[in-house]
Amino acid sequence: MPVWFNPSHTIDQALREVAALMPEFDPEFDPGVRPADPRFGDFQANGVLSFAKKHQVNPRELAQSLIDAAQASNHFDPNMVELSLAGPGFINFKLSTAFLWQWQLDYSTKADYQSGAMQLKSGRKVVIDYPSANTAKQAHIGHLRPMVIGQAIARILDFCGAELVRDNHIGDWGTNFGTLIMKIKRDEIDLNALNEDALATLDKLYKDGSALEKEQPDLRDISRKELVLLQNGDPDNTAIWEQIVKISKIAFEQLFDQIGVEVDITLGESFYRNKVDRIYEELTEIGLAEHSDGALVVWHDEVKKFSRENERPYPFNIRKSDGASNYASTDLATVLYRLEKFKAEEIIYLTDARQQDHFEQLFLTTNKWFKAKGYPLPEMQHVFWGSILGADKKPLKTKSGESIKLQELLDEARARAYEVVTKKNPEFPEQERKAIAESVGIGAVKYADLSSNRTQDYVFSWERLLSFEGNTAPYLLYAVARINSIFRKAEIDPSEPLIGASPIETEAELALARRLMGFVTALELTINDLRPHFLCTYLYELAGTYSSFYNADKVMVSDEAVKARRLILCARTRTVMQTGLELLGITALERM
RNA sequence: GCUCCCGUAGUUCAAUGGAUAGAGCAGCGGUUUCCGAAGCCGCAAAUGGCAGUUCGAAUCUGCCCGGGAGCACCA
Repeated sequence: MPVWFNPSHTIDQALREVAALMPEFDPEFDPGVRPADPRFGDFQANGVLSFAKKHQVNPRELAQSLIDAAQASNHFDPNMVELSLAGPGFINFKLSTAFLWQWQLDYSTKADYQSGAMQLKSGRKVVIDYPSANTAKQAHIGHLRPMVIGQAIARILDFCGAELVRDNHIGDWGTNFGTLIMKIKRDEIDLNALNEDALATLDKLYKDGSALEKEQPDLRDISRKELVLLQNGDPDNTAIWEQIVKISKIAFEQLFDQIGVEVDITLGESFYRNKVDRIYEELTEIGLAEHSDGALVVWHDEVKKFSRENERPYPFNIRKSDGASNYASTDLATVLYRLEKFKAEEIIYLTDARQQDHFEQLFLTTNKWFKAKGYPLPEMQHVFWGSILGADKKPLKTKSGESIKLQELLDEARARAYEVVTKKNPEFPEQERKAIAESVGIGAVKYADLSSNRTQDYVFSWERLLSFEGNTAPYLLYAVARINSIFRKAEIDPSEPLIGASPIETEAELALARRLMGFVTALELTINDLRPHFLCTYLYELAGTYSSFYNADKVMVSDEAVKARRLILCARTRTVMQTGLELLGITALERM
């Protein structure tokens, strides 16, 4: 009989079943199972404490009776798990060595690990809205986090069984096109004549156009008219717009390839241009939308900050007073499309923290609207993040105060990593050093972005993120490279099964075996909060536990049975590390 | 005026309301005839302040202090 893949879940289920048969408990009882401090055991159940408090009974006595009933049931094999009472009423679960070892034997491949993870999001229809960059603007460092965080979240959701649609909801229909078209016409720019710097040129044209509008406010009216012309299907403006979008897409796809951003569909705001009328109609029909200063808006007076009673009223503006659609109109149309087209049960938006008000208004509006129309309401989540700061704790900029171009950042990462690799391993072929620099450099930038809690700002430091010490990509990659080195020297394929192993027994072996079991818990934490740093922390701890094991217990010993069991632990560590890194979008290396 | 994010060791980051708040760097001290020392082991060092909720608070609530951000016709 195989051992439990996810002991935390199994213990939780078993305790619920046991408690269901006991008069002391009721269906409200939540066992509260979670990984425990290793000093006390592998898992602990805290739920008895709050339950006992609520029902005015002695928590220790209640916990003891649950332990007794659990042990009397057939759920807990005493050879596999030991239950004990501790403190004010904790129940500790200590897995036996037999369990830990059997687990390593039963679950060995990526597919095995995934089969356990699939329960987490099985079949759930999820639309993830990322990276959703704007058109006609060069990508800068601000575009890094949506790409990196979004890509990791998407891969993890996919791994955990979600039916995922990665929707690149590009901003290709906004007010900036009015300015851009005005400037392009004014300067008589031929977009077809632009070369590979096309996007940089567009970027500059927009900036210059905006500056011009500030100097000559009457140009703003021209820009506005150009936008309305575009939105009404004017052929000239449409042709210009198509060129701009094309140039932008080509440039962004180059970045996506480098960063590992995967996209299933690209439906920009323009896609919804014919779908916004229905939004205006439905929201007006149900009495949600009303006119205000010529615009069509939705008020959420029950939320204080959006109330019209405020000194500065803050409605959700869904149609501008000139009749044009905006961010809100297209986002509302997009929600409806995702529901009707993809049957979305969950929608995840990735944008920076400054847009929280917009999404709060969007979610409130959708909630009321779908309720009134009887549409099923998808779960909607806004994943946001803090800024990337420089050493001075201010948003990272170039020395001259410009925002750092994303391409330049990536190139610098490669160059710095190449320098390190060449210094450490000058004998490696040039091509391999380049490949290593690619993985280490880009991986380090991504990992720096993923490894800290996304809602906080983080300080960007080349020195730290490329360091081989601490919670960095190079440290993790190094751990994998060392494992590969062992298999290379032993001339053993790490993916082949190993036979003749004796059961683990040393402290370092047991610690590593325990750590390996934590992968699914790390994925679960990551998915619950959509915070990839939980997975990063786990992989860092796994690499550390492996390094301790590596130092304490030599793998290539003469005792074949001991060697085999240690090689098994190495192979498992390698698989989990590689799988985890892949989910984060980092490529593990054979050597580095 | 109405809000949001954040405040943990000298520093950069962890801690799904749970037991003695964990790491990296920097500092100090060990460790290599042995699989990659880019490693490992150890020492020292922190929850902005005051109340409250709770059996239990870095975590939840309120107020205060400090940093950053937002407040309709940009996205």
